[in-house]
Amino acid sequence: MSLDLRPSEALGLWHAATLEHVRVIGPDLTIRQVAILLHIYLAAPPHTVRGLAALLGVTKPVITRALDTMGHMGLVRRVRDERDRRNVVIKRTVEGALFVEKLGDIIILEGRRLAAPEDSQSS
Amino acid sequence: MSLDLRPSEALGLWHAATLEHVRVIGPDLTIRQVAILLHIYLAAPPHTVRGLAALLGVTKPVITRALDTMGHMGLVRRVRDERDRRNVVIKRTVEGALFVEKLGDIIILEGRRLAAPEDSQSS
DNA sequence: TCAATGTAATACGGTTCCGTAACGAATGAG
DNA sequence: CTCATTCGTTACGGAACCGTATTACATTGA
Repeated sequence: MSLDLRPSEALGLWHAATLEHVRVIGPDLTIRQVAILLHIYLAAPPHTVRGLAALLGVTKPVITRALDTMGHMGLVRRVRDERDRRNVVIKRTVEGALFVEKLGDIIILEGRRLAAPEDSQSS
Repeated sequence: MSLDLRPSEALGLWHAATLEHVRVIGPDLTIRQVAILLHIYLAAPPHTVRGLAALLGVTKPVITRALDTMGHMGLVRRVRDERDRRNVVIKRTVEGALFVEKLGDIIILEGRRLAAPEDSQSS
């Protein structure tokens, strides 16, 4: 499962899907938040603040703030680790899973639509 | 030129490339700014504030601010339209073209790397 | 000439994010 | 028990973004 994209395909896909993302989802998520959200939903748990900060190369408050925002949107959930109560484990939610699925649909749809670059107004 | 992605491919690519984007480029660009930038560099000119606002479904001040920020980074350039001096035409820059190219490289590289999800630390 | 329209920019109050620094809570070694 | 370490959060000042409303300028047409 390896994708061999040509430059026009890679950028064309990014172009179309990002536009659609802005139109459908709006400005609520930053690039960092998207990266964090996808990692939580696609990589194997457990996920901690410290681990996510190291993964993205950012400071811990960045993760804390992103979890605040996305938690408020219902996309993720914080649970205190009972084995080591200093840790917080980030859990998935049904709403977050639906969100990620929707994002995947946008990417797939825009990938299929790549042949017609001028038809980006429908739906 | 149409891409038929499976859900795991679409989200896996988004996951890897977004993570790498955050790591390499940092927090300077919002999703809206990325969408605007890619449209300027991939869609046929001319590009105007009004046109971009309609394309993304946002108000014109959003575009004005994004052009301020990206212009300050050297990624785009504003030129007054001499035929109708109410209009501003957004022009590409060498620095912006290099930036878009770099983003394309990230996407292509992460697409090729999709088979090994645990090896996202090199380069 | 002068009013009406169109375009982009600016002003405003509010919210969020940024990085650095400081902070409490929990753990574990001595 | 004491104290250094680790973890996540909060505080702070500064910057950017948000949407709405307003402004300045150019163009159009009566």
